Amino acid sequence: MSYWLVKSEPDAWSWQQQVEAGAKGTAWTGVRNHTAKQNLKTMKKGDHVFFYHSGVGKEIVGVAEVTREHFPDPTDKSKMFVAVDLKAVAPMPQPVTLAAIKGERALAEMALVKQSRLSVQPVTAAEWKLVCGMGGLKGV
DNA sequence: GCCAACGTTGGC
DNA sequence: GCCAACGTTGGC
Repeated sequence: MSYWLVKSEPDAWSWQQQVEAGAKGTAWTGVRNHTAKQNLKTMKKGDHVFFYHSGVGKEIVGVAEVTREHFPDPTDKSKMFVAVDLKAVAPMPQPVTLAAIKGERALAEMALVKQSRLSVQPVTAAEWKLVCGMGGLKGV
C-alpha cells in the first residue's frame, strides 16, 4: 500500500462533503498539473490518502481511500488528465496543521513543505505514521 | 492584499 | 529551444 496527500480548498470541496458523499466515494477531478496527474495514475485501489484543507484551515483533516483507479477526468475536455475515486475513511481526531508539520523536523522533507503548490503528493510510510500519531489516529 | 514558487504560453 | 511575460496556487 502506498500513501498520498490531496489538497482541496474547503470552499470548493471540503472533508465534510467527502464524508457526506458516502462509502461509494466520488471522483477526484480538476487536477491540471502533470506531476499531480502522474501521482494520480500511480495510485492503487486501497491506497490511503491524507485529505488536506488549503487556504481555510491549512490542516490535514482526515484520511480517504482510493476506491477506483485512474480514469479520464470527465471535467477535462482535452482528455489529457485523469481522476480517481476517493471515499472518506476516518477523520483526524485532532487535525494536523501545516504549522505543526513545519515544526516537526522529521517532516521537513514532506512534499507539503517542499512543494507547496503540488495538489496530489506522495507521502512516505514514515511520514504517514508520524502524522497519524500527531493527529491521534490509529489503525489506518 | 502581497508575494514567492512554478507552470504555461508565445515571440524570436 | 530559449526566455520573458503572464497566470495560478497557496502561505503569510
